[in-house]
Amino acid sequence: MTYKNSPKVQVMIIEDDDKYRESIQALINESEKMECPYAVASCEEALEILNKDYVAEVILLDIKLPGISGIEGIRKIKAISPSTNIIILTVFDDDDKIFNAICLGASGYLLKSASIQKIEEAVQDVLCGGAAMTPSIAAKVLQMFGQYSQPKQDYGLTQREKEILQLLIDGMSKKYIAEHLYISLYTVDTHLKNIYAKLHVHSQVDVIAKTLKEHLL
Amino acid sequence: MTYKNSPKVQVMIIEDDDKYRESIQALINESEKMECPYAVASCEEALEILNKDYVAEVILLDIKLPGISGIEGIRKIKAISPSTNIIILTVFDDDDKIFNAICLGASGYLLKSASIQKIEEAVQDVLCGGAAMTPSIAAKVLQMFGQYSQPKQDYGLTQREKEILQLLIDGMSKKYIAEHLYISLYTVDTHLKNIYAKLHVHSQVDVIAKTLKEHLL
DNA sequence: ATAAAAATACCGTGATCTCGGTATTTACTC
DNA sequence: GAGTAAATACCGAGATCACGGTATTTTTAT
Repeated sequence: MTYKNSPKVQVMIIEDDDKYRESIQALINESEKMECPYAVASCEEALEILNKDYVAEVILLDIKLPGISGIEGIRKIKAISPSTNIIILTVFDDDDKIFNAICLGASGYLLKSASIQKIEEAVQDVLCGGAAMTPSIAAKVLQMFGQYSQPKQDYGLTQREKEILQLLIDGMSKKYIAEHLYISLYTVDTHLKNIYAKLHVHSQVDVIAKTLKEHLL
Repeated sequence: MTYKNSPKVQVMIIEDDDKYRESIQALINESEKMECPYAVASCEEALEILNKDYVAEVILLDIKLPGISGIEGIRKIKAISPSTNIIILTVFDDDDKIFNAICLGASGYLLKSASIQKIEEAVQDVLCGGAAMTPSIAAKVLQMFGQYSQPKQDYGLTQREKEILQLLIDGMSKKYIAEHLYISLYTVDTHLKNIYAKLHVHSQVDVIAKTLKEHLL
């Protein structure tokens, strides 16, 4: 594997639309900071190049590709070149795709309508360890985030009750909880009964499920 | 409540640093698109103004404030003016604060070092329903996101086993599951035993906890 | 066609849990 | 000083669970 012998940032493009690909490549090569020697139409071609001696610092990746999909491509690219930063390019802002891409370790998500300035900015950002997102994507991500941490309802659990609940979730039986807290099994039992009443449940299983589903702790 | 009688976007600033506040206000008032008639040093003052007849479209909010904190401020502002978009300004990129702010419905998160261009951009973005984040913040958010949806390990559960697991999580006892699936209680028992073996647990509580913690379904 | 995997069913024992009680001590509030 | 909330402790009956077996039928894959 040869190392970077150019002062410019090595950018690779994977995009099946010939026109768009070539146009972006040309624009990048006009930049003083970036360089794009390889612009290919499929993940297969890209993987071949990466398996040789080329090290891409940033890859602009179309999410909708023939053959290996963009999503699958992220996985494979990361496998052979973990340090490469991947920025997703797409015309769609499909929720599921965004979600998957993010989970697989993409560092950015731009709409194809983004200007070359925005792309250049995004490349710089990800090289500095940041992430690049168009505002509409960012809003979607935040929305998913907020949904996850819903307004936690207050069931009026006392400190001790929360403590016992936590130990229960950590996998302890009532018996072990009693030993762990140096109190009687009967006391744990009483606390648990009170917890049941407050959460309106009738078994440990229900308590665990409710607590974890509603992020009560 | 009077309505907007200026073509410019109404921006309010809440920031206790006099110098920074006045400087940003001046810069905003130089803009052709934005206008900032009120720039205050505390949430208390801001709430008073919002309770009168002023409608802010965007509020730039310092997260670290004397009196009502920025986080608490978001809640109160949203309460009396839900349509107002809030952009957090801060020198710190504190993880917890970001998380809380996002959950409370802030639409943006900028570092105070951001240029007036970035701020103007951010204001435009949130007015279009987008979200604005500096790349470092975006990276943190994505990181939290990825952490949450970790690579789900495959324990080799069969279809039937997953089905039973789901019912268990939904709060059914073994008895009810048997009735619901028209199979014997003994069969449910057998399936559950196999699930225990595959997940390396020894009780329903453990199964529920592991399943929900690792998002196995 | 045959082997493997999945789904089904049964039993008994000992452990654990649920829930109805009751009751005492401590700590905080009005 | 009285009242309340919280934490502690005890008991017993009936329900449920865990888990060691064993075994048959159905489905899937080679």
